[in-house]
Amino acid sequence: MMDMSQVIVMSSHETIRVLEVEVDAAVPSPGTHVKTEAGAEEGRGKVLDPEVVTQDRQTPSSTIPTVSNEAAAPSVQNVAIPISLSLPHPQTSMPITIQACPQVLTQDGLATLMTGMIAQQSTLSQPLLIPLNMAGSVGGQNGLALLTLPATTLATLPGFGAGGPTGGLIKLPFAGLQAATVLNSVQPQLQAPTQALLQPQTAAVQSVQQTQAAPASPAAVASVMHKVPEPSASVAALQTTGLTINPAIISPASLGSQPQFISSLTTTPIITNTNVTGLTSQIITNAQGQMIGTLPLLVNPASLIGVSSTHSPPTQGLQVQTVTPQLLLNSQGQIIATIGNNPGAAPFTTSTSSTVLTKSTLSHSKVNTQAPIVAVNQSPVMIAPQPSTGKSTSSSIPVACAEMPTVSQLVNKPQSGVTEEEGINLEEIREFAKNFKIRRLSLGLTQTQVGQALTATEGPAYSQSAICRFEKLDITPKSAQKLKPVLERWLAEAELWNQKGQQNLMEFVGGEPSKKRKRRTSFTPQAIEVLNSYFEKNALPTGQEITEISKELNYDREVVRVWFCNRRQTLKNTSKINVFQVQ
Amino acid sequence: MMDMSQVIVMSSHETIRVLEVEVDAAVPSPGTHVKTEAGAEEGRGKVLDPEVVTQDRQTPSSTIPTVSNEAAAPSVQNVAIPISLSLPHPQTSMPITIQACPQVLTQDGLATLMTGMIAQQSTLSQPLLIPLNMAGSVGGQNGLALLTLPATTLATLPGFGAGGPTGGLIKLPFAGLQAATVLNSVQPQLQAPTQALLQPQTAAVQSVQQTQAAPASPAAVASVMHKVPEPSASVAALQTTGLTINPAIISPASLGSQPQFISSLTTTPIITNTNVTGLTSQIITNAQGQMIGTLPLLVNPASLIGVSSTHSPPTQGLQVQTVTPQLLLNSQGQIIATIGNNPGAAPFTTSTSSTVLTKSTLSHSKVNTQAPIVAVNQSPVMIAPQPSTGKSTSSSIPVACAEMPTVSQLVNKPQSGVTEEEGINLEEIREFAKNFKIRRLSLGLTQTQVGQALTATEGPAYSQSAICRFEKLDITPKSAQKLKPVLERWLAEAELWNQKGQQNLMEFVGGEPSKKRKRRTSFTPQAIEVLNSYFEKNALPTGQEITEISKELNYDREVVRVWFCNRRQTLKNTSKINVFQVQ
DNA sequence: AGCATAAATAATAA
DNA sequence: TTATTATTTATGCT
Repeated sequence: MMDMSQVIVMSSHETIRVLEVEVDAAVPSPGTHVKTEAGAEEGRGKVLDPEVVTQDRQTPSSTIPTVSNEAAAPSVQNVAIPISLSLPHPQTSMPITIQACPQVLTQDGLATLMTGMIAQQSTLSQPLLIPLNMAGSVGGQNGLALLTLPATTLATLPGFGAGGPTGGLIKLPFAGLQAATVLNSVQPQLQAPTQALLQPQTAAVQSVQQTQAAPASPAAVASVMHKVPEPSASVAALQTTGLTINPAIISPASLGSQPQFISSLTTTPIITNTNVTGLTSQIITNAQGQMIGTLPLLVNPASLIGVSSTHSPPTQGLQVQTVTPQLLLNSQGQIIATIGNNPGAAPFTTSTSSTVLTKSTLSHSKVNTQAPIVAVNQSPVMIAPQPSTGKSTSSSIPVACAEMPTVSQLVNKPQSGVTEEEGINLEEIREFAKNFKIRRLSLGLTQTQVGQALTATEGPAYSQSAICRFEKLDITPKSAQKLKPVLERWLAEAELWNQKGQQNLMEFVGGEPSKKRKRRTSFTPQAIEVLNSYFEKNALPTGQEITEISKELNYDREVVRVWFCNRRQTLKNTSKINVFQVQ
Repeated sequence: MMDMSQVIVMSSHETIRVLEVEVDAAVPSPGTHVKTEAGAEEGRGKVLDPEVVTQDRQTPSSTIPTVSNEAAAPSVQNVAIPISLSLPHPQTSMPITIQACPQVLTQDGLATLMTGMIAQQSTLSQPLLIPLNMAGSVGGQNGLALLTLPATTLATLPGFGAGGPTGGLIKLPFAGLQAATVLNSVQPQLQAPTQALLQPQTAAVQSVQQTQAAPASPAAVASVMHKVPEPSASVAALQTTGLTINPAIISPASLGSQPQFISSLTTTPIITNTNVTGLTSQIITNAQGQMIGTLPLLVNPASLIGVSSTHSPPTQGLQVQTVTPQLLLNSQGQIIATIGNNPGAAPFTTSTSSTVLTKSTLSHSKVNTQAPIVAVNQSPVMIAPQPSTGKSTSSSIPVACAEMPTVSQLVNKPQSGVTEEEGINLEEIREFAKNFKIRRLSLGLTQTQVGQALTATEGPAYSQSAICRFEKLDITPKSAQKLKPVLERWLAEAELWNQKGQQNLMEFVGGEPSKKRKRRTSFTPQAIEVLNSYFEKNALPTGQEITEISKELNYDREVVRVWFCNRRQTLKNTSKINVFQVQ
């Protein structure tokens, strides 16, 4: 593996120093537990009895046993990351080196940083995904080096037009949370060129905090930063060169009062080389998984291939892709940061969302009182900074609105800035909806589960359909605006539980644990014969009829119902196929 | 758990020194898991009639008692991230080195850094997607600056215990592909936003490459930037400090010769500020989605909260969380990078995979000839590096093996290191399977589509079932080992196409050369074209019209009717799409 | 090695 | 909101 080490450099003057950090993943752990679960899957499933079907619902948890903190959590990992300065060395497994240069930031450039990570993980069974969009990211390629994304890259996707930056999403899974950074750039050879891009402005970059702090700065960004004495989350300000924190993002965190971390930070960039598999940089996120900052990653030497092994001449031909990330999510699917998003729509930054989690959450989780939390208003910030890269708004669709336009219709409106409607930030909603889905999927939750859980905690009106429509934005802005905070809060809580372990999430959601997929029923030939005879007479039996049939055949009623559904489907497909063939 | 150490800081002037950070996650608690299982949700349940409740059937399932294990266990991870400056230390595995630049940090702030993570993973049963845990993240808040992660932060989340880090996963979606970096740091003010970020230090950071390549230059970081004349994507070279490129990763890119970006890069870190929503850093990935390098992110000032606003004294207590990401995916779900993966299993790094894409790909995509491509051999690198963190393996499930154990059974075996079986790296396969699913989903592809496409290009034997079983690892190691490279190559190509646009992806998937496309229930492109033309003329055809259209297209009348219904419904969405594209 | 189709999930029609 | 359909995933069989 790699080694990395070395690193580098700095320049200027001085020192550098550097360090090395080492991280190890090593791992500790004895314990590791891994869950296997092997077979599980099916296994338990059976439990359910037919009869009982109902299930009840969960009681309110009681369960929570334990939990103590982390404890519960399933997977644990230990990570050690020692960092040493000034020394180089080799390390074992994932060493990361970071260098900071003072000047750098300022002057030069900066720093960098890095990180290493370790992830962990867990079980989760389910899937998650984390899509980020990067949509806006880029504007075309522009300029500079850095972050430009080539339009083309994005362009290719249907959604994104060529020029446009669009973005795709990038997902980063992490075990814990962390941040990920995205970027793209390509680099051919690395030599001087880059510098140019980067450097110049030393001053230029400042951290948000600063900005905020000092209003004066045009930067405008005033971010807010104050610590909030809140319970859970702590936040840090970073000033890294490379790192930035998005206030907006933070907010969510505040919601729940989650504990997160945060701190002040400075910035020097560090570069690390993680070697490990490819790790590169990390993102710092708060408990919510929201990104607080990011660390730069280094490239893994080892990995480099073509490159010369050694120090060959500087550049090689690397290719980089452009990225246009949109969201950074943690493994839980929680969004950590938005990367190249559309200007207007910062995913989480909802302005509205409340910060408090629901009761249930609180009860369980431990709140950290100490950590300061910051409430952020994101939206404003997010949006402001970058004008849009051009991305938004130009759509052409004519929305045919009747009387109640849906959010999607409004959002898609052609002209530019249609981001506001009725005082509602449509872009924000759109982003949220997108992120919501991603996060939901990351948690491995179905629309149905979300709907049921919300119905249980928030009262009725949260059917699977409702969730589906929200995700599709097939609802009016007003409805969306109303639903958004509820969904946001609930999801954040679900994510917290999930972090403690899937089991916990399941308890939270439904109460029930894992329900396993029902075992596939095997119908006897006789039964099939009977079912088909009924189907021929009536492909769509009434509930009563289904019940009767199920009794007759002694199969579960649901099984019979599904049989009919599938049978109808099959018939339709069959016919359709024929059609196709014809064509 | 946690504590971490302090770290950092620096202040002003100079040096730094730094830190150690430790994070620990400590914790492991025993698991708690509770699974409940309650009943099933209600779901559809309602259905049941009073009458019939009965049920019957259930077949004996198997109950696999086994289960235990891990299941319960959540895995815990501990992460320690000590950072010391100047010192070497102890650490185990993943060392990270950081350099700081004196001044910079100093002054401001500094830097900080980071963390490392490792991720791991779990059992997953299934699908998973990318979970990362972060478990470890942090320890509490501690000290210093840098990277420490406060435990609390994490703790708050349900998952995380107070002390324990648990981990959630983080996912990062990006649109295109790209890389993401994660990191955290905070920055104080931003001013010149972007620029600042970027510029500075040139020297300081160096890229890995350089490191590798030219050791001599200290500055090293010369970044390169040149644009590439390529068509679509632009590439920039980075030299950022923060940026690094991973050769290995790159290779994939080469495959398809995608247009992406690329360029040489050097290393200086660049910081970009993406303004947009919160973007922070980016990762550079190759076409394959593998991470090539990363760019540092900046923190958004706004977000910072508690932290002092300005540059307060150098260090603050930053807290950093540890991250343990696993994969970086783009929005498409393409994996961009692996972050803290398990040692053994680097998602993508398959050793076997070939770099060349298939023909089809070539034809379509524009190849960038110019861009240098690197062929990398990934696997070796990936895997090798880290021994395992310990993660894996402890499961307890007794695998009941008959004669042909499946990969999942083997992987879940209790004892530790059961990563190898028959010379096959099970962990690697497990990781790949997990990532494959994620990437597939990110591309929006179904198992069926993958199976069909593979059948078309690779010959028979790639049914939906096969894909499903591969993902579930319900196959023998031998079979998995055989299938893996094929899937890997195909997916990489699909991702390349996707980068060019969804349309392209669809063509790739479905259309291709030989393929048969028959298919899935959908309408043929021709039929859709005709339907759309009718739709444009009249979105709400009469029954008569529907009948006529259905005859013309030779589709079932109902199918046509439904198509119109759906098309109307979807108009909104569609429009949305356009909007995006436009953007 | 896979087909056929049961079961599950998302999206729509009522 | 609920009922159904449309799609997708998973699995029994053999």
